[in-house]
Amino acid sequence: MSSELTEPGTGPTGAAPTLSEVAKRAGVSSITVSRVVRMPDLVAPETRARVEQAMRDLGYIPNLVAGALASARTNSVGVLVPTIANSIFADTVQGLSDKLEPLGFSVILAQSRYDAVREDRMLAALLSRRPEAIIMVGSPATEEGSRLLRNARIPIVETWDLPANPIDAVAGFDNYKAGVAVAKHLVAQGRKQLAFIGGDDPRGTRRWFGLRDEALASGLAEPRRLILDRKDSGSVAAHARLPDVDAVFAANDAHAIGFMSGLRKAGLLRDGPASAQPVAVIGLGDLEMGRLISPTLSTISVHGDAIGRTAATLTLERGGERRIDLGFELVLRDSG
Amino acid sequence: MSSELTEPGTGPTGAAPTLSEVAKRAGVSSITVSRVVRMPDLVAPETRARVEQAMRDLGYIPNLVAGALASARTNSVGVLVPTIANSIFADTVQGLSDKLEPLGFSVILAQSRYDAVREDRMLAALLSRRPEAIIMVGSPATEEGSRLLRNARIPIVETWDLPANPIDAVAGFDNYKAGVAVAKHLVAQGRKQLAFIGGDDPRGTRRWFGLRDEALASGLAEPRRLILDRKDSGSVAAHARLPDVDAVFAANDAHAIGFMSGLRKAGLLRDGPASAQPVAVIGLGDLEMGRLISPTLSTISVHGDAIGRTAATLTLERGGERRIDLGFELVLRDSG
DNA sequence: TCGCCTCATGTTAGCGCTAACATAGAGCAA
DNA sequence: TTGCTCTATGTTAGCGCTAACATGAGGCGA
Repeated sequence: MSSELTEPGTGPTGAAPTLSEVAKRAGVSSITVSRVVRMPDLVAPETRARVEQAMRDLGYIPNLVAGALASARTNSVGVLVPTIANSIFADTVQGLSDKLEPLGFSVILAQSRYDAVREDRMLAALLSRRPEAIIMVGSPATEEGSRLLRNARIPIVETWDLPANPIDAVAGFDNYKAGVAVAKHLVAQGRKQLAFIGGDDPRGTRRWFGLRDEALASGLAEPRRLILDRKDSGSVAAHARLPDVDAVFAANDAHAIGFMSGLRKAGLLRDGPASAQPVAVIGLGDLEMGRLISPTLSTISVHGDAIGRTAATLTLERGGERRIDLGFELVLRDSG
Repeated sequence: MSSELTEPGTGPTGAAPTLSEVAKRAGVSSITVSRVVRMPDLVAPETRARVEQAMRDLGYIPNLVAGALASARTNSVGVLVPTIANSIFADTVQGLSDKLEPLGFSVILAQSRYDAVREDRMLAALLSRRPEAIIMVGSPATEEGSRLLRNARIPIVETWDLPANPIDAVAGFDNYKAGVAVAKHLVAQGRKQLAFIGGDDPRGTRRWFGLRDEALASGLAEPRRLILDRKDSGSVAAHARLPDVDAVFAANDAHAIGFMSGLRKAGLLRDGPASAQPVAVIGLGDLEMGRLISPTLSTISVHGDAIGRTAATLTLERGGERRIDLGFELVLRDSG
């Protein structure tokens, strides 16, 4: 606002300098300054130097809010995850942000905390910032959430799953098949009574169905399912509630390691190979930790960062395959 | 743009509906619609109902980009962390976002990847979105970064440390003292040759200085310092490079657990108490995992989420104490 | 009756920038 | 010279919203 020009190196006197203040100081029109910022090749070298000097003198920082309004491009993407702390979704956020930041996109991060109401609220909040795409873990929990995303007419990427009717693009893996793969392995190992421990979110539930269906198809008794509160992620106590069980598939590695800790207390954990374990334990996520503990943790390995990078790519390209199955891998170590 | 009104439930025909389209449909002026969105109490109930119906009919989503430009309030905060994956900073992001999201603030997330150049670039990128505050882990690595933040004239919160000359507010703990506390404990335990493993970022380095100074003051030999690459966070191999050492302080729990894994391979890990360990290991962060493994991990406990929540509070309140020391706690378990 | 307040709503201008369309001068072939 | 092209820069209008200031219709005390 100050019509006085700030002296070089003095720092700003009041409000942040604007394009036109830079323009005035450099003796050009504002559009020329705008071009120096965005398409420097269109400006003659001497003019450009003068403008750049003026920008430095004033400490000019472009106002992308105004730029976004004028150009209808915000250069931002909205990212919605259930939770970021202590979770493998952090890898996904890292992956997509590593891909998007160099291209000038900012990441607007929101957490749903596994709460459908909060999810819808966060989706609306994200959309009101007019991101150029939305990347979310899973799919909207409510019809309203779906509607919001469909109407937004921007790329939407659902991740960490392969929904049957995606809104737009998908980067994930088949959680049901992961459950099946674990059951097959445990059956082949001669296990008789399986159990699943973890949350009851959509993806965890699909893993459970895969495990159960395959166990039943193999003639085993109906597996047990223990739904754990999200707080006791390393659930030491879970073992006490699963007597007679000789194999456990945990919804994530943290649950698995917690369960193993319960087994250890009960004297049911060996330092030997899988065949020596009274109770087999398989995790999901392939945390580095799983390789470091003893016995080492068998797990379904999923590349969270690849999911993020793929999701980022899908927001940038409108054509091509919009449903990417990144798969998973059953990594067998000593726990089961 | 379409002057045709969209029929209820039909979904948008073209561009997103604007305030004035809603206003036209409800037979009021745009400012009245704006008031229904932001200050509904100022609008008569019948008018409000009509406007709300029109908003629903058109699927109106307010454009916060335009609102921000007009009101000079973006309702966003910029958050800069070294990395979000696999790190305790995720707790901090979760904590601050839990506090800010209900108040209508969005989190714009950026990662520096421990790279000073990238940090400056991300700071400039954040500032160009005109956030109402910046929360960062640590302090700017360069003079340029400091200058940018000082000139921004918004609340700045530096976290995870207690810088001597903060830009504005601080929410952290004394990393030097953490090193001292660990050294004191190890000396009391009769350890003779200490070592520090971890990164050489500013906070890790301060922990190292604390450990070293206290060890020397206690008459021990100069501790060893092993700078690990960020990639081998669980550094199994570190042990081989530290012969003769009988106590290790790891910059974080992941390093500590990795080191213990190396000790196990070398036959230097016991399931008994700290006094039975040939080599004591102390971590930092108090990951849940540390409680689950065997032997349980002794660690400096730091409340990452409390740092985040405190930082959020500091961005909202301009007055009051701007330097909050959240402390730490030496939690002694079986590893050292 | 007047003047003044309150409540509900409207008018105007402008936030800081960019798209789209001028304009002006230089270079140059015919 | 004319007329065309190319390069560098400028002018104008407007993105969708909100702050600040009207306006106008009642209510109400004296």
